[in-house]
Amino acid sequence: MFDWLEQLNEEQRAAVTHDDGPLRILAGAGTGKTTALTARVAWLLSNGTPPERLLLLTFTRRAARQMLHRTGMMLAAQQRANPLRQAAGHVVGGTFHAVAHRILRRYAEALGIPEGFSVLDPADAADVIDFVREEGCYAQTSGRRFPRKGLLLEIYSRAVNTGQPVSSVTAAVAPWANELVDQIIEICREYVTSKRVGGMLDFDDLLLLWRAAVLDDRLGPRLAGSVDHVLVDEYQDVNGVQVDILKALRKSDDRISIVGDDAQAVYSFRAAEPRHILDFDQDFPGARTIVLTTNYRSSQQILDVANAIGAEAPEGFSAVLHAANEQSRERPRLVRCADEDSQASTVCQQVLAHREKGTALKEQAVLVRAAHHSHLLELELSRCRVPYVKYGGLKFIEAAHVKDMLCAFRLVDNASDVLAWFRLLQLLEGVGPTIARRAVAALGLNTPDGDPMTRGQVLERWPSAAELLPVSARSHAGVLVAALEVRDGEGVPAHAERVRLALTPMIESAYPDARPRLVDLDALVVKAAGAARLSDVAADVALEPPRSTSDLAGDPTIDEDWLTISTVHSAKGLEWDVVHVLNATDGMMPSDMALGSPQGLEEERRVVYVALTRARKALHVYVPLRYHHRPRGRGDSHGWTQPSRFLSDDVRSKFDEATVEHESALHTAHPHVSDGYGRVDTDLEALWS
DNA sequence: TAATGGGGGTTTTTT
DNA sequence: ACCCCCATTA
Repeated sequence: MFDWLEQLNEEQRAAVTHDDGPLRILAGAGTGKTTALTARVAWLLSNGTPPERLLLLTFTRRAARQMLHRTGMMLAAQQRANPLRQAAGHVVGGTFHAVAHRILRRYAEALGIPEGFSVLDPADAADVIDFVREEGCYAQTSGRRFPRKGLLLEIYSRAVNTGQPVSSVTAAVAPWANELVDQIIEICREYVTSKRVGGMLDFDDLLLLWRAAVLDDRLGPRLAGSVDHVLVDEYQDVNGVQVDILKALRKSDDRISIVGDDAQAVYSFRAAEPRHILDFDQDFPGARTIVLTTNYRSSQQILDVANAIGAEAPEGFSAVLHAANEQSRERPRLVRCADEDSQASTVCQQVLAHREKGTALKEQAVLVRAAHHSHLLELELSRCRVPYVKYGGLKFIEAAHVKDMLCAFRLVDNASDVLAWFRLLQLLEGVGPTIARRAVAALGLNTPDGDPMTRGQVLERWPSAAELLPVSARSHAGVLVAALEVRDGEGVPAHAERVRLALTPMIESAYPDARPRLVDLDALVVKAAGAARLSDVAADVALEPPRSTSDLAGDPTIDEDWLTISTVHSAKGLEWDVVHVLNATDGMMPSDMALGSPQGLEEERRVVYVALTRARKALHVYVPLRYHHRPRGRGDSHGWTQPSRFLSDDVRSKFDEATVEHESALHTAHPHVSDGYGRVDTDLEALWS
């Protein structure tokens, strides 16, 4: 027996050493779900499964990396006693989308997809929809409020992922647009055509085409046959398309292991359905289910809070969590603050206090429902010189110049990419939407059969497109187009550098603050060093957006200590000694955006549950009692908040409660304390002198 | 036709 | 606070 196997409990060991056939591990928060799946990978490897015949699907790349790292450690420990040659690093793994992308690149030809296809991130996809929307003049002719690109994409994507018709999705998501459903459907159709013609795939296409590939009579068996075991993490967050893929992959070989927890399903907005984990034994007949209930993460006091919140769900949560750890002396704290300013300074002080008591910043996290909820705290942390890294905002790829560069990369492999042309041409001085549109039309990307054109065909027409541009713009454009051409014997990094050089003057003239932007272009050239082709760089950045700007520039502060700020969604699967949960008020947590339906409210409850169960030793929940309508506005327009509806009397009884008085006399903590005369006196005092 | 400035509507979570 | 749309100006 291996050491690491000895350290598992009975259920975990049963799960890890389960022999063949479908396996479902239902694992509550902190019950060693990752440990079990990791150990199972190690177990399979040590039993002789070649690493490349394992397919490990995780929710984030971060989780995949963590899992492979831990697997590697287990195998290394075992190798000391009994040398084996496997390396965990070769396990095929990643998110569904990333794996789909890899497969589609490899089998593009067999699937009839252009080999240099572009991957559209959601913002790109929305831009393509907008292009279609503008072209058809829908907004003008309808004469009324018309859904905008973001909403149109949401409707399209939901329909695709749930298999529901656009009409019912529209009725559910945007009932006010019900009468426009015919136009919406038309836009969806044209969107699909545009993508086809331009050789562009959006995130949904990656899954749809992977599904098509595994369902294909010729390709399917080949794909399925190359995998011995499929392992899936966070199964409560899969959607119907993903389940289809798994079923097709395991049609004639039922070795699949999944882990998940329906109490932590928080991705219904992405068409995930917790029903799939409950129906696993129907989708994969003969499945064995193992339930992990012992929590190794949190103190019982913290679990009491989480259990109390779960108990109030209409149907309850299936698992009640029990702590295996010895009790911490600290009860969870519910801290009422005067307002968000006060909350920010209190959190900052608490973080520092814990640090003084010996909990490094890296062992602490601040969790928020929405990325912008941490804004004031970030200011305060900067003021107090507390370093932090924020996860959950998608800043970097949204930066315009980054998209510009990625579009150029895409054009190198896919000259038909309409969106990339449209975007890059508008960087030129004197070129706006109209001219760009005409020039793109002159490239004649629309072929009769609807397939993308080759680079040669497109570039042949470039001169006629260039004629439509203002004379002053032609030289920059010409340089860029020349840089797109592939030279024999030139490596990908050198080509990336050539593209950067061509793009630099365009960026300089298009953006007033060009200098810091050019640094990011360098970072993208560096990223190109390891890529097989330039469009892969664009796809990688889209599929795995750097969570923070520091991500892309490597990690210079690796030895330093920093605090984590994260959305609850991005914090899933992670844990810290000390967790601070911000804005536990009605409207923020639960988000009032979600209150339209009972299911929405229940999902919010699970979000809170996920947040609370991230904490190992100490948990602080903050409730600002009032908030400013306009952030930082001197106008002092504010409203009173309600504490989150999840903080019932029963839940509150598990907390130590505290109220923080604000240090400033301008912000009184309690509604009934009024010091009107005092203020008037102070104000007047100034006049008497 | 492109660039620019003001006003109105919207405002979650992520692959 | 931000994005989008529109009217105005160059």
